[in-house]
Amino acid sequence: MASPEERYNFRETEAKWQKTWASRDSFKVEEGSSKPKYYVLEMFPYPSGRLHMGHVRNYTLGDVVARYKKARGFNVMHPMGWDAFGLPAENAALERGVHPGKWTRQNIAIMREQFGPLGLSLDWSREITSCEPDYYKHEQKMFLDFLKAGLAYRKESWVNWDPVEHTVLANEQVIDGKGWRSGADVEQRKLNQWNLKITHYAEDLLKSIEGLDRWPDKVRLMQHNWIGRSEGARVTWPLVNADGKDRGEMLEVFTTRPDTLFGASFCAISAQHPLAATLAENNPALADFIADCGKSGTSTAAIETAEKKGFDTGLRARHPFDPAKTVPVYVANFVLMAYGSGAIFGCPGHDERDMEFARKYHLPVRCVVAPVGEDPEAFAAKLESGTIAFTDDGVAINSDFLNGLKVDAAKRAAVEKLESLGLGKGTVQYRLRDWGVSRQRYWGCPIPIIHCESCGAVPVPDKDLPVTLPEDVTFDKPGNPLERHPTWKHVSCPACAKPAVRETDTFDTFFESSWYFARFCSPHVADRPFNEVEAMKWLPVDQYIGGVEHAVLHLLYSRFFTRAMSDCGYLNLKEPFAGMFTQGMVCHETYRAADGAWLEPGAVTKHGETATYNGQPVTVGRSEKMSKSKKNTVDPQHILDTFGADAARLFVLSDSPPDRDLEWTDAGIEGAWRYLNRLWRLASAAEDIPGDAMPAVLDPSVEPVRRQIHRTIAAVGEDLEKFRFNSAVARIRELTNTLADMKRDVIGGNAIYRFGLETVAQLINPLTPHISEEIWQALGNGAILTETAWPSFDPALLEDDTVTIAVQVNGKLRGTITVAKTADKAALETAALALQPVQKQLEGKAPKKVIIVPGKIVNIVAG
RNA sequence: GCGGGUAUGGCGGAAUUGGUAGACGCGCCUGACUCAAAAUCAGGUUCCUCUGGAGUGGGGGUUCGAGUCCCUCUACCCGCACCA
Repeated sequence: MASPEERYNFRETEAKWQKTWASRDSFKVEEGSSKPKYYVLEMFPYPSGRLHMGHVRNYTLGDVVARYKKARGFNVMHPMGWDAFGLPAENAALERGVHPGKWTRQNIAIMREQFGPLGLSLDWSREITSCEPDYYKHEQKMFLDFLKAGLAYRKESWVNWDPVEHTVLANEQVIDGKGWRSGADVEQRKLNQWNLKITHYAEDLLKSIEGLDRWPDKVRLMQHNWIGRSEGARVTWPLVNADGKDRGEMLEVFTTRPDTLFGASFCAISAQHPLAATLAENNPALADFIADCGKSGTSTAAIETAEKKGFDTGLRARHPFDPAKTVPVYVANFVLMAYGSGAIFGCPGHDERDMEFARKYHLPVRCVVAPVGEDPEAFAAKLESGTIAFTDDGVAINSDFLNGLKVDAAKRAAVEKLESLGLGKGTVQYRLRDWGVSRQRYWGCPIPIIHCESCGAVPVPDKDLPVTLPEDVTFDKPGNPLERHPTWKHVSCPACAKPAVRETDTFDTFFESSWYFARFCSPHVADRPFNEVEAMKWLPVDQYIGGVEHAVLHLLYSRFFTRAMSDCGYLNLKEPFAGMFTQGMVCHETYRAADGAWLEPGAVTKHGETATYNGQPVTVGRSEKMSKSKKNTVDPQHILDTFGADAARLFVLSDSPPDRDLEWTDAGIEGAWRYLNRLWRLASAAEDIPGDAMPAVLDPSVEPVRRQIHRTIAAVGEDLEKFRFNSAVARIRELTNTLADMKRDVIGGNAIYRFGLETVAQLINPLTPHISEEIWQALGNGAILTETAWPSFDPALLEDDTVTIAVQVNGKLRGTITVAKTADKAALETAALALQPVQKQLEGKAPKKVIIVPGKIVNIVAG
């Protein structure tokens, strides 16, 4: 080993151990092992070609778990792959003329290289790449099975259409009603889209959240709200023409407040409701109104400020409980087609939106619920003349047979009545909608369908799978290149052999990530997506780790897929992820020049609180998530080159708890680097110490060190189990400090020092695997630390024989006493009262009361 | 608007079931070594009117005792967003 003066050579050491692990296949799953399994998975990355700090944090967290569980005797599976379909590849093609496939595969090669130096305990033999036919062919088959099982269907649905890019945009790609790339006004278009019936499992997906006890509460709540279950009723209103004659049609509305039906003063339908379209055919003003609604639609900010607008159709709806009464039917911009039946009844007295609408269009406001304990007439008078709806619980009034019932009872009674009249039915409505998976893109998995004029949408026969993407495509024009490919889409119908065309849409890229965790269990089987026995052996994932940005969509889609795959016979499982952890973002200060331009951290010179750039003052902004657009990124490559993987890993694990945001600082990474060097020096000093046998009796100065070592083993184990990596680092550093300060030239000194350093190496191994291997080896251990069992502790050595107890007077600390752990209450009281400051506080008077909690505290209540 | 979360030194953050607030680290200060610097080592570092007092976003409460429990207010962050 090197002399103490020499700094730790991370370059040599890290490369050496990475090579050693690779040559020994240290991280390959042990086939046929009798050990219990443990599946650790981090969300697989999109191969952007650039490793960023978010990756470093994500994969380091997973690696700590994987290495720790391995040491704890588990047969660990820790695989890696590439979420390789997606829009950036097409953007690269547009901007630089590179083929998306070539670009993606190059990026994968680059990123695989970048992952190497991090020293991750990955089983690369299981690597999967989602853009390759050997992966996506299975999801084509799966989709056809879903179709057979009624879990996939084709439907016309409204989408955000960018007329310049010729493509559908996701809601988040529409900014202020304009396409994020083109800046063109986004249109609402009706397109034929393939959908997956996630709503089929709405109830089960909701109920099962309860059982996901190793998921963050936050994520469970978000999924709960996203599914959005509400109980209510569907109510049918017979429609009446303007001339008063029955139209012979029914309008179905959904409501959660059937108890307020007697307060109805209008009905409203969505601009996209079929009835609206019918009526607009010979009503140009209505047609214009509907067109207007389509424009302002989607952007979130626009919705917030949008004014409620309605168009009176002239039709009227007959009240289900009172055939003599009719209310006007409006087309309204605030009614959503995608929720319920796309139509509502308005009760302004007890719904804020309805109130706003009623006041604008001078519709009557009728109070039908009054709070308990208030005078109904006075309350009604106030409500009916005001602008604030009453939405809380109360008692029904002005409501015929419902009068006197509280809201819940009135709801039940109203539903019962509706059902007996045949004009409604109690139902459960979910906010969750089916998942539209069609994308007008090239770089995605082709949807295996052929459209035939006589046979309709025909599944591609199994023998013709996979439908592979053609490589010879051009990106010189906007739109989907598959659409204009000269030959690819022209095929003959599998059913009738007439000329037909392929579906040119591809799957949403969330499709690939919805089942990859299962593919990892048997990544090389060719005839099926995965081997069921292997999948059932490894799933569910024991610990899944990723960003909170996927708290809803990806995790919900995966839960759906697992159920759908089970129903189609692929496996027998509901929940794919038993444990979930969402990590925080990696942040950095932001810098702007006088002209407002963002500046890179490297370009800025800091002077304490202030900073300059080329001598000009710089505005130091708050810390934000590292992003290219704000230029506040730090290149992991540079950090790895300068300080090595262990220092980078240690830093991202120190200080901040992993679920919180991490502030990247130069000082922080330097601190981690300093610690590793210090540890290295301490270990170098131990190298010359003979491996003394542990004496039976230790010097009194050394005995507490032994106990601290045992305590640290216990504490770090618990910290790692509970994702308190920052706390584990603190415990290990504490022990390191003790070892650096301890006396070694006493009985047992050398033995304990060695024991301490070996323990530190073992405990820190999951966090900084390279330096710990090196220290372990230097201390004369033959075996590879990565393949060595976690240290155990002696419970008898966790506590000292004496304990220091706080002594308070009136709840304020006045001193401490150190006593034997076995000391009784009387002894504690005597010792406490003997303290000088305590006597001073008491001023000679006897204490009024003394509270004694042995092992914890003595509190003296003075008179 | 609805739902959820957070608030502790100059900074990141620790604190079992209510029981010595500020572990560990960063930064800073002093000293040693050095021609000097870096690195390293030793010591210090919540604040103040300092034999004492105050202190965990503000105010109130429960308790012998509150960062921790209850009420209330404020600020910030996240999710959803006309879901009837």
